[in-house]
Amino acid sequence: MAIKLTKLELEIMEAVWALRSASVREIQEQLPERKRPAYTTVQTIIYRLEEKGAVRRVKKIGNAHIFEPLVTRKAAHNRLIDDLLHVFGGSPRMLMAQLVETGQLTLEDIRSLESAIAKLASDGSSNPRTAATQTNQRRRRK
Amino acid sequence: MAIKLTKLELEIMEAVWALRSASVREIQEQLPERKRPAYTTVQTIIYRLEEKGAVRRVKKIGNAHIFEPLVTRKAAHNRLIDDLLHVFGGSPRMLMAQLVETGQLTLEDIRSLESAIAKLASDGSSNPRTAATQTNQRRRRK
DNA sequence: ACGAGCCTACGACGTTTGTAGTAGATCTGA
DNA sequence: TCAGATCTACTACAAACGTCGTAGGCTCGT
Repeated sequence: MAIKLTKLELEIMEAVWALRSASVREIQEQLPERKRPAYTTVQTIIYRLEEKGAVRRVKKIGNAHIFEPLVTRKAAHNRLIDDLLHVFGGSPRMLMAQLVETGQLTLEDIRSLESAIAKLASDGSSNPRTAATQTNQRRRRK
Repeated sequence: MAIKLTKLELEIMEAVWALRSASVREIQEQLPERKRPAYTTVQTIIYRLEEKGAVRRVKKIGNAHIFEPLVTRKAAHNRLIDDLLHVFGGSPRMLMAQLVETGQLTLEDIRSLESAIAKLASDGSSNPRTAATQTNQRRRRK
């Protein structure tokens, strides 16, 4: 089912994931100050996240509630990916293709990914054939 | 820039892209009947898309306006991708990694993509090293 | 014990999205 | 020619989102 999170909710979840467990105040302060909403805004979102089942209150310290995530970052991200893939017909191929086309994904990226998988797949056993383990740093497009 | 489209707007745009040029009625009928909103709902969205600059009226047939897209499908999709990538820190690597992890992207996918790129790169006869900025023109879909 | 402060619980409000009804203009086939 | 079919241009409205303010309850240092 994977809860659907809005952009703001996601940003706040990022703070929660980073802190593992935190009060509204801590969460607010964790947010990049450029886009840091008022304390009560964060509070409201946390409440909504609670209703959605994305976080829960675990205890209380002083008079402040401490929240912690109920959904993992990975699960949330996966939901985003699935939504996007759905637009691309369910398969990641078109997505990949476009990433390549716009230069956001290079041949090097693909190769290193491939060898990483190959390595993972052969799981410890010997077979470093597709090895070309390059440590390439990516460049950003204009 | 790249206009931001909501889910419904995107679905309607898909119809417009498919038809190239169409009336509200045609657009509505192009939508998969499972999720086909009322005629006026489609009309409302088209109007909003018009305000956003995603479509425009090109002419009139009978008493019906004929609309056509102003933004390409690719551009719109790209906007979606960029938004997603942003969540993943701007780089497609984490995205890829997760696709692989969930089995949505297989080693085969990657290999075939790789060779496809390799072919494209050499095809252009330029240097076969990095495919970062190819302005490749491709055939329009029908 | 008390007051400055921090927290919570709510309520509020403007926007955006999804969804659609209605009135009246326009077209078209018989 | 004219009545029904079709369109457009509006209007409406609820739910979701983003954003806060406020009232009043708890805490903690002094």
